[in-house]
Amino acid sequence: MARINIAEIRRRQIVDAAIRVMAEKGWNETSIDEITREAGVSRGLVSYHFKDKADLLSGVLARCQQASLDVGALAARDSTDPVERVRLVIRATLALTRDDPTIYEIFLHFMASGRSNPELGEQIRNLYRGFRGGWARTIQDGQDNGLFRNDIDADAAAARDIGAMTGMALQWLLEPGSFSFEEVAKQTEDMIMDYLLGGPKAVAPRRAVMVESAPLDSLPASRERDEAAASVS
Amino acid sequence: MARINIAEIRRRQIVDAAIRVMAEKGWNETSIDEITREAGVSRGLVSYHFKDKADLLSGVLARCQQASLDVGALAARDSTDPVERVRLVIRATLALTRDDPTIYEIFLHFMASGRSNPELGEQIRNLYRGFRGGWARTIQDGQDNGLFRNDIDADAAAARDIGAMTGMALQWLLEPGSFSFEEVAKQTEDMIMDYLLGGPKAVAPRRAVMVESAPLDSLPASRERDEAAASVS
DNA sequence: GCGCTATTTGGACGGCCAGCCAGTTATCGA
DNA sequence: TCGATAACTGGCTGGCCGTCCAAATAGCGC
Repeated sequence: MARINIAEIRRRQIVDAAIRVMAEKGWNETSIDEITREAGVSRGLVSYHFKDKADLLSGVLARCQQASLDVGALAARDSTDPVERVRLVIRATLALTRDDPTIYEIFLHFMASGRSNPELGEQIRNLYRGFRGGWARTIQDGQDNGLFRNDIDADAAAARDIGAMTGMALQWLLEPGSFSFEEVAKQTEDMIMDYLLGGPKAVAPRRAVMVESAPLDSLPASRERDEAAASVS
Repeated sequence: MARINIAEIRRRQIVDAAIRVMAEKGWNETSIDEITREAGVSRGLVSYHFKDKADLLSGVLARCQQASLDVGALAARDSTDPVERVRLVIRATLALTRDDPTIYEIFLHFMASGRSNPELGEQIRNLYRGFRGGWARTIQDGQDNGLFRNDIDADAAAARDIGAMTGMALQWLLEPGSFSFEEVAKQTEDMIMDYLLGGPKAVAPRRAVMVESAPLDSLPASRERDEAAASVS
C-alpha cells in the first residue's frame, strides 16, 4: 500500500520538476539530468519510474491537460446561465495564459515535438480533439436551446473558438507584454460571444434556459484520468 | 560575378532542403547530415556557407516570412475596396495553411525553439510584431475612414485577429482533416469581419473610400529582405 | 599553362545525452 | 529477526551531432 503511494509520489515529483524545467527550455533542450537535479533525485530513478523519455512526457501532458480542464470547469460553476457560463469559460481559459503560462508552453512544445514523434503527436491530437468536442457540445446545447445562432456547424464553431483562444495565448507566450492582455482578451471574448449570439436562432427553446448539468462539467477526457489527477503544482 | 551567384544558389539550395526536412521533423530532430543528404551536397559545405545551425535557421525563417507576406500582398491586390481587401487577406492567410502548411510548420517550430534560443526567439518575435504592426495599421486606416468600429484599440484588434488565424492554422497543422477547413475558415473570416464592421464608427470618413495605396502593400519587413526574396519552392 | 581564390569534400574531434545495469538501501510481511 | 521485494544510486556506454580542418577541385585573370 504505502509502497504504491511512494511510487506515485515520486512520479508526481518528477513530473512536476519536468514541467518546471521544460516550461522554460522546451523538451528537446531539457535533459533528464536537469530534471533529476530539479527534482532532487538521482539519475537512475527517472528510468526506474518511467520507461523512457516519452513516457515521462506523457505524464507531463496529462497533468497540464487536467489542469486546463479544471480551470474551465471551475469557471463554469460561477454561473447557472448557459450563455454566461460560456463567457466565463472563455475568460478563464484566456486568463490561464497569463496566470500560468506553463500549461500553454507545454502544449506548444508538444505540438512541435508531436510532428516527429507519432506517439506524442497522437496524444496532443487527442487533447485538442477533446477540447473541441467538449466545446462543440456546449455550443450545440446553446443552439438547441435557441441561445446561439443555429446557422453554423457546432464542430466548426468549436475549432474556430479554440483557435482564437489558442492563437492569443501563443502570441502572449511568445512575447508577454507585447500587447495589452486585458484589451485583447476582452475583444476576443466579445468577438466570440457576439458571433455566437448573432444570426438566426431556433424559434423555440427545447427546454428551460436554466440547465444545471451543462456539458461543461463533462468536458473531455476527465475519464481515463485515473492517474495523476491532481492539478499542476 | 558568377561565383557570387553560385554561393547564393547554394545557400538557397541548402535552405530549401532544410525547409523540406524541417517541415516534417522539426528543427531539433533535424540533423545537418539529413539536410546535406536532402540537398545533395557534402557535409562540410553547409558549414562553409552558414556560420552555424542558427545561421541556417535564420535563412529558413526569412524565406517563410517573405512567402507569407507575399501571399497577403497578392490577395490584397484583387480588390480596391478597403473592406474587401481586408477580407481577402484573411481568406488568403487562412488558405495558406492548407495550400502550403510548410510555412506555418516552420513558424510553429520557431515558436517552440525560440523559447530556449534567445537569438531565434527574437527573430520569431520580430516576425509577429511585424505581422501585428501591419495588420494594426490596416485596421487603423479602416477606423479613420469610418469603415471599422472605432471603439477598439487597433493594436489589440490586430493581436486578436492574428491570433484567430494562427490558432486555426495550428489546429489544422496538428491534424489536417479533423474539421471542415472551408467551414471553419468561413466562420473565422465572418467572425472577424462582423466584429470589425459592427459597433460605433466615426461619423465622417476622413477621406474617400477608394484608396489606392492601402497599407496592406507596405506590410512589415519587406524592407531588409534583400536576400533570398524568392518564394518558397 | 600558372598561380590564386572560391568552392567543395570527407572525416576527425569533442561534447552531450538517453538508455542501461550492477549494486545498495529501505520497507514490509511473516 | 529475516528473507523478499520495492525503491534508489551512480556511473558506464554507445551513438548522435555540431564544429572545425586539411586537403582536393574548379573557375578565373594573366
